This record gives sequence, C-alpha cells and structure tokens, in this order.
Amino acid sequence: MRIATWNVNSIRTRVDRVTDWLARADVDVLAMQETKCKDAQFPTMPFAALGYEIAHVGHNQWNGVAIASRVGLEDVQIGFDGAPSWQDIAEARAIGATCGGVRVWSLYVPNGRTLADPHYPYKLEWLAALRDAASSWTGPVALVGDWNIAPTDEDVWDPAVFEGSTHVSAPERAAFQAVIDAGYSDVVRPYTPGPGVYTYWDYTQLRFPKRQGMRIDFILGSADFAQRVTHAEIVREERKGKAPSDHAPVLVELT
DNA sequence: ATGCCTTCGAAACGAAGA
Repeated sequence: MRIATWNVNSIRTRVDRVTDWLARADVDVLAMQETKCKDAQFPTMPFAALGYEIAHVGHNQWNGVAIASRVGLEDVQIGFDGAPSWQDIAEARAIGATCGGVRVWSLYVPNGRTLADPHYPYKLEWLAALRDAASSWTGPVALVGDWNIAPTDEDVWDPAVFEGSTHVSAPERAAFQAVIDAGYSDVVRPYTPGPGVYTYWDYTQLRFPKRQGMRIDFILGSADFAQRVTHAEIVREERKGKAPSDHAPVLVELT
C-alpha cells in the first residue's frame, strides 16, 4: 500500500496536477492540506473517476484538510479530541480515517506567524493536544501532513535566515519531539537523508531552483505502522513545472 | 534545466502563507 501527504495549496487550482500525479504514482491514500475551500466546493469528481473516495473538512478559504482513498475510507473523524480553537472557531486542520486497515490523520499544523503573535501559543497548544490524543491511539497509525516545524537546523536552507522566526524555535521543536516521544517516528528520513533535503520551497526569490527550502512535511508512524514501511521518498519533481504547489508530496510504501 | 510568488474573497487590494 502506498500512502502520501501533500500540502496542495488550493485543491481547486491544483486538482489536475494532483489527480495526474495520483494516477502516475500509483498512490492508494493521499492526505491533503490547505485545500482552501468549503466542503461543497471540493472537486470530488476527478478523484471519483480514478476510484478514490474523499473525506474533507473546510469552512472557508483558509486551511482545509482531506483524505483521498481507493482502499476504503471508514470511521471519518473531523478534528481530534482536545484540539484548541482559534478565536473561538474550530479550524479545519485535522481529519482522520481508516484506509485499508491504517488509521491516517491528515494534519495542517498552525503556522504560528511570529513568536509574538497569539497564533504562536495556539500552535503550541494545538501540538500538545495532538500529542495527548495520539498517545492513546493504537495499531498502525500515520500522522501525516504539514507540520510547519523544521525539527533541526539541517532542515532549513540557512539557519541564520530563520533565527527569531517560527518553525525553528525550541518550543516548536520540543512539541514535535513530544509527538515522537509518544510513540511515533519519522519513517521517511531513513530513506531521504540530508542535508539539503526539503519538502517546501517558497515561491519567491527562486528558492526552488536554488535548492533553498525547508523540511516541514512529515509522515510519522506508530510502531505498528513504521515496521511495515519498505520505501519512502520526497517527490520534488512535483514542485517543478506549471502552477505547482509550494510543497512536494511525501510518499511511503507499506507491506 | 529548476526560473524571479500565489491563493482566496471581496473589491480592483489585503490577508495569509513559512
């Protein structure tokens, strides 16, 4: 079984690129982030034509997460228990479903904006709540998506540029590590060693051709998931060409 | 080749992204 995650940066803009890749890459389950649409606006038809069911949650033009699966889509859950709200609104940042016997969570971790912004403590609270919820989940579980954290200095193209910014702060890195300590591991890194290996490149300033990116999209697997992984890759080819997302898909293969 | 930012909704710009 092949499972992937991709911050698509608007599914309506990107649906052709996404479905083309799904078919080409023989993906069974795709978790998407930043769909940037309401449920009724999600383009389900091109996915259905390829045999994929869709679970999606989106309330407006921001955030939005989905799972496309051609191996079943059961027990869909929108949000996880204890997730904090942002300005009294429960945002569309997490959706879970069981696909082919694997519990898949598509996650879009809050950005944080700046260290002084209220969005930053919200990000940390959101991650702590995820850790708490995920601690009780059993069996093959995959926590996948855009984590908006570069866990080490090696995961940004120039640590000096990010000094004092979100994504690299010690509390964010500790919050990421806490999820790992709860029983999850990065199943992609062993197959994609650094340095200079990224999943995101800013649209501005030729960041992609200059290979100046960040590694912020992850597939974290429970022990039961991780032991089944036989291959993983970051598909940077999908960052190329006409109208790409600013993120590349990340893919794992399981026995 | 990898190419100088892109998305949305509302208004013809601004917020958000990381």
